[in-house]
Amino acid sequence: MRLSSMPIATQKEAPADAEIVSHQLMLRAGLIRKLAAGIYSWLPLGLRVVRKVERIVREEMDRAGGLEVVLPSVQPGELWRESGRWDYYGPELLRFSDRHERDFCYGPTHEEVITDIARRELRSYRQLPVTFYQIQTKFRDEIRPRFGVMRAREFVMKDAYSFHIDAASLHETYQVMYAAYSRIFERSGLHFRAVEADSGAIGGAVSHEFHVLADSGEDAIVYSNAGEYAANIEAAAAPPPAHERPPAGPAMEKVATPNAHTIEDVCDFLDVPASSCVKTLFVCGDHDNEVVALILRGDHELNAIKAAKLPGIADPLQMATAAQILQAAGSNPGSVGPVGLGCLTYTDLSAANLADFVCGANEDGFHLRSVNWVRDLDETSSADLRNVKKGEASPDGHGTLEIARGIEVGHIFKLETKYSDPMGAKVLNREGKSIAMPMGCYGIGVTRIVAAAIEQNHDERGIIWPAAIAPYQIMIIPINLPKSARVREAAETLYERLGRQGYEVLFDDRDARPGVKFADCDLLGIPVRLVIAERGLDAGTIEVRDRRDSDSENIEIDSLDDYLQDRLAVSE
RNA sequence: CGGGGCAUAGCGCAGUCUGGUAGCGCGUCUGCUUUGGGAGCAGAAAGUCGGGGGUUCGAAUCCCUCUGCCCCGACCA
Repeated sequence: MRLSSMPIATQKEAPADAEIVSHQLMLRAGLIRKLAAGIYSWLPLGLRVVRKVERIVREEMDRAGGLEVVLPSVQPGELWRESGRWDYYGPELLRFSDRHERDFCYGPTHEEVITDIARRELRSYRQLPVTFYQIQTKFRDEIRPRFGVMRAREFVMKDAYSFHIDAASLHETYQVMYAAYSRIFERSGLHFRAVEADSGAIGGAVSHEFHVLADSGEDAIVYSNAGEYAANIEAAAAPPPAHERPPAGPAMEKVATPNAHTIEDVCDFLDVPASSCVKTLFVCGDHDNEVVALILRGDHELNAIKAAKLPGIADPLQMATAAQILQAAGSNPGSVGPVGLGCLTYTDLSAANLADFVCGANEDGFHLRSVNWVRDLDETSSADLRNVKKGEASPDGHGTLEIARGIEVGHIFKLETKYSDPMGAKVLNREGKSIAMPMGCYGIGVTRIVAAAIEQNHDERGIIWPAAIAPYQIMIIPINLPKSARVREAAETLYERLGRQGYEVLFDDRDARPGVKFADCDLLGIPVRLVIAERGLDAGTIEVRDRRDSDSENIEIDSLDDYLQDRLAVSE
């Protein structure tokens, strides 16, 4: 492709609302343009990257035995009522009605549609297992779309669904998909980590997420510094207390704590560590205006996912209002505590193991110290309610936990019969009995991979594409093209030859100064830069530069083929 | 949804307080010049100042209203 005939609109300055580096670079390099909040157009260079990712995904899905389909993006609401998600999914589901006032939605995911296909098409265990996949546009009406295509409302996703006769078969395919996902991210040139995860709105029991490691990631992932363990912090089980609860000490006393409203204030005021305090959080219960109290140690963070799974607590988790708290505790937030509470209460395992702790007195401006379970208040139901912390023991018994940031680019689930059961997707088994098919579900954020790749591969000059997903592999930059017939001749010949050899080549034949071309080449992140100039022609060499390196080198023109083959080798 | 902020040329911004009919940098176009890291000179095009309403002789500027966008948001007990 000649740059003279491609309007690449590179920019020196990024739009002010682009926050993270991938978003800025995608705009500056002219890969995408925003149409509305969370809705983006893909320009030619950006689309080429998307297509490259799609190709890798498609090859690996095919290799894993998947069958490609395309399911409608507009789906009847009726189907969603059948699965129960018309009500459960919430405002993220973009709903509308047609001219007959029938409910429809734009698909945020496709379990309902594929399960409908399966119940119509699959009759016998002999047809199983089978895996369908598609690469298609989804729409999720996110509360806060941000970071460009990283968290967009409209995005391209690969979703796959497998159907089985039993759990063993599902497990087998799950493992195959796990391996396929690992290959996809490896081939895309990404540093990633597979972690145990919560399955969220899609449902099901077992799931793993694939995270691209990057500081800008929205998820916290925890992993053992010595063993294999890795999990999303949402799903990571906190280790139970290592020792028995210590015996109770001095009698409970009420102390005035004027103007101390936060754990930090109270700790400073009473000169105790946060780990000897408990905090009491109120969340909404299952029923109107009911609240549930959650007791955690002062130095621990609530894990909303864990809490929302407990009986009696609204899912998703919602904090109580100040008015509800006042009614339940008899005092304002800042002085509330578990002693004398009448509402349903859960205590985190670590908080339940404390003795002689400090908590709010349910009286404004007062706290209690030397509080002890059993002696001063009844024990409550206890559960794991908190996030794990860096340095805690890994659940697999090897090493301690580290915390890193990750961008979720893939997620695989064992759905079991969550959809096939209510929607009646059944087949006859070997015994002639009709059973609901266990299902698996496997998603990859195709467009998010593009952004994640940039987050992980860039420098101050621009993008550094992994070779496998670069929009073009090679940029040819001639020096003084307008004046030098030799340079023109050599550049044209090389451009023509490399194209014939199957390379994807950009030829910067614009009438621009070299500095402009170098800057654009760096910004666009083309893996190999070839400079054609008089001095190299005299010496019989060509100047090559790997985008990952800061310096170029001159190589014999004869060895160019070997260099390119080596540098641009793509695993298949 | 709550809180905060922004909206002026393709991009980045000034001008708003103190009303007088819109400017800077980058980019774009033309010409000359230049050609190894975003050159220089000369000229040019391009803006319903987010929409609507109001005040005023006069509104980007003041008032009301609507819309869009951005950021933050239970971890406090």
